[in-house]
Amino acid sequence: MSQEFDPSTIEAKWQKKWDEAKIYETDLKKAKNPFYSLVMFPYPSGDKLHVGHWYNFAPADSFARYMRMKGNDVMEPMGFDAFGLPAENYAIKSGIPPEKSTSSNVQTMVKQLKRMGCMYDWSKMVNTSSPEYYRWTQWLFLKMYEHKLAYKKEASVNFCSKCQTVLANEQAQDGTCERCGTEVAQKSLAQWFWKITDYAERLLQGLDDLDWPEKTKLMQRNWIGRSEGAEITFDLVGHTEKLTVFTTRPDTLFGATYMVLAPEHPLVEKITPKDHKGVVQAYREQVAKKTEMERTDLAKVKTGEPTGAFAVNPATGEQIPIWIADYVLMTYGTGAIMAVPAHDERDFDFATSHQLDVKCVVDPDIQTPHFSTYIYQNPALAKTSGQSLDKGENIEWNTQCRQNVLEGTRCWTGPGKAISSDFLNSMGVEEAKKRMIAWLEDEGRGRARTTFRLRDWLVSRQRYWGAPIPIVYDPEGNPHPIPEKHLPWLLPTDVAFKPTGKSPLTESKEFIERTEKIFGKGWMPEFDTMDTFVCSSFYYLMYLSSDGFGMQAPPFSGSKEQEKQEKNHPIDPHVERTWMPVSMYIGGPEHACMHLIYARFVMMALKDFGFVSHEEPFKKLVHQGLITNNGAKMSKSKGNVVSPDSFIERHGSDVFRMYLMFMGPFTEGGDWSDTGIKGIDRFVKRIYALCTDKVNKKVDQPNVLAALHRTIKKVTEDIEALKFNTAISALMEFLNLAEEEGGVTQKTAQTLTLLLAPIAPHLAEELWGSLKGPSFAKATEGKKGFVIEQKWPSFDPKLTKESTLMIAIQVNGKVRGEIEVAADASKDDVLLKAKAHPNVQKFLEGKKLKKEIYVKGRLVSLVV
RNA sequence: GCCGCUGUGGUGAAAUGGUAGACACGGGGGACUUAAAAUCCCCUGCCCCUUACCGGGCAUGCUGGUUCGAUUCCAGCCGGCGGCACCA
Repeated sequence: MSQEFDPSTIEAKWQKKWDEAKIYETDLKKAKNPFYSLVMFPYPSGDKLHVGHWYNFAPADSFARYMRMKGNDVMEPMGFDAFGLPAENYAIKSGIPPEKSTSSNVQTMVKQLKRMGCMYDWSKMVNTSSPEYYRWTQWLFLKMYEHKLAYKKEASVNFCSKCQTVLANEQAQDGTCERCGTEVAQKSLAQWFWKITDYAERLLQGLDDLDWPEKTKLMQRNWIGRSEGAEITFDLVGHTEKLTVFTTRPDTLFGATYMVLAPEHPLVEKITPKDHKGVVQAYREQVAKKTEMERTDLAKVKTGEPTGAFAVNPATGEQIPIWIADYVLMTYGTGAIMAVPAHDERDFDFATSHQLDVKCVVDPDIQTPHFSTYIYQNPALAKTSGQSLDKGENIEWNTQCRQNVLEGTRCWTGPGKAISSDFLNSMGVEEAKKRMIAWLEDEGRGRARTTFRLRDWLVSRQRYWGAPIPIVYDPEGNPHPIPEKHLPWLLPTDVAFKPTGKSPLTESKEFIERTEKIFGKGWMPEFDTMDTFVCSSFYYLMYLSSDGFGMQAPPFSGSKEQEKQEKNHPIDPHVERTWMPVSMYIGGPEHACMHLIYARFVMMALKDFGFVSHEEPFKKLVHQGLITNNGAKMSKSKGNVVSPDSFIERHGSDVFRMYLMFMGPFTEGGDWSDTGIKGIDRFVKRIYALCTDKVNKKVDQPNVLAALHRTIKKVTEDIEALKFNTAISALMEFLNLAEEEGGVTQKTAQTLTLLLAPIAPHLAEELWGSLKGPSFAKATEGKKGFVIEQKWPSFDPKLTKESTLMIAIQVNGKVRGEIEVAADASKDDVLLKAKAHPNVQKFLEGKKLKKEIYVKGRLVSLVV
């Protein structure tokens, strides 16, 4: 009877049987309790699957298996985010076309993924680089264009000279290229943008109802960066043009003592008088040469130059100088500010280093200690009471204020009342803001306005390996959308992969000939391709589109009209209503402000276009932890990528995935180490032995039965909370007990097998096969034979309780003894017994008992 | 600088107001074996008392607070990780 447990033959055997029985293929149209389990799809890299993938995918699969046993119709798809830079870079190096290397990587990874034994429904696999898929990426672009959410504009973009491509802000975050680390330069190009900013408010509001990690929601909120304030228009001295600024503190308008334009601001040219042109031009050139790094360095002294022009403060009527400085960004607000140095730290720094006026218009609250200190140490301010100070006093004042800053006290924020501000005087900040906005509106000099930090999504890429943008240009250069009947607008193949700084598609003769053939002589295609984040912004819908979408053509069905409809509508409305939003989405936190925001935007847009019924794509989101190696993120360049393959070969998929889950909490990750995998290996062998050789009991002892029910309870609760590590340790504890008892009943072994099914599917299937017995097999012939098709065991709360309990006894907070009592013993009995404990008596002797506490089933606490 | 998370044995960790260190790795000792591997049994936070038993003290980054009782709650500080970073 006793057999060697050999994972590789057992796992291969069941994978084959599962595959043949198609038990993991989901009929989307018949589902009653849909549960859509999704993991962020991988990039088909030449590095193949690494332990990080397993760490993400295996627990996701375990949870999905549990949900299926709980009676849900589970769909767990898998696919590939296949467009992107690495394949193209590899092509540049090796000359092997990206579609070749990608397809071979996909093949390898599919093989590896199948070896994991997850519930993937391979009939629904997608590959974003296949024409069947990118046809819809292009379709999405056309819909965006049709609804005026796609537009083209000349823009200064991040350009990496090494990769020869434009980068999104998110891909050039530290002023260096995300991929190669080269410093990012600025370059002006005509680019396609998607108007995600139109959805800023909805993207922000929608977060409130999502079951996502708070941390991720916070990151998105900050990324969207909503702020309320006002737009104020200033007249210019000697010019008809006006200067509009955005401020969150319109209440401080009386304290605006100068203005600042971003160096790139278009008005600079117009307003700078001749005698300042030289200096201004030199400054602008100097700024243009700076890298993003240098420009955003907070430690540096803020630089700037006066333009020589003046604006009129609409509140005071005073003429105030206009400066240019690179601490003002062209990309936020209006690219210009009114500077209120008394109440803004940055303006204060600038005013200090350029000897500009500081005028206090919010009286700091004297009740606040650090403000009062400041006030009394500055007789100059007390004396002038908010009046603009003359230069000599100003510097002294600034020095003192600077000192306050260094000591961590501030003089420009905090509660206070408006002073020296005419009609605002004595109002609080919030009241004064409202009053000032009302005044500006009455005067026609401004209005309330909300701005966002979120920028429009730059989707153009000057790369080869992406979905071509479905746009053609007439001989005059005007853009036209490519009619849907020409989709997929195929990516040409007659292209060499030498970076030239131009889009690689410009080299394709076929591409240009095709365009002229269809649209006419002199017509040119758009040579840019789309950002890969476009491909991944809707893939969760593509899994739901007609069976086999992506890898195979959609099946022919229904009337010609119907077929036409289906072809032009990627998502079956019924299926979408049933299956969206995704029930559980698992992936890394690094996508918080990229993929996870783009996908939400695209879903919202598709809803507005009428193609889907839901606004949010992912109802529940969980981030798995990061697995590092020697403390560093695994990457090919560091050469510290750990491959799971040798572990799978030696221990099998079950042991490896269980080991990853046992390492620690799923959301925390940790540093990779294989010490300890042995422990799981032993566990698997022991549980196999128990459930094959030691099913020798007729009845369960009460303590075993109680332990079993406690184990069911614990494993159920832990899996629901994604605490796989403690679920496994609960199973180990039960195993230890069962071995001590010398064996188990068939029923107990079956229950144990069911509990094991989500986390060690092959082992559980093998045990289930041997345990269910001949009569069971007959009853279930042809259906419900696999362990995954069984019902998840339930527990009896009455049975989880032991008949006797161990109660700890504390005297003054320290444990002095332990007694055994019946579970239903009364408080008085327990206290009496506790006080009689010899060691406890030692500590009670000669002392007065002040208080006695009994925590039921736990402990007795005596205070003397 | 701001925001968020985090700190427990030799190691991965458990316990989220109730006996700190479950479960596992590693280590030590023993059994089996010609031997090794595998397997099984015992011990394993630190210190003290004791021949042994029975005991006692200290311990969850640091300093305080709340509580009969704090790894858990509160305040301040220190270290690690992540995000944002001139957003007016």
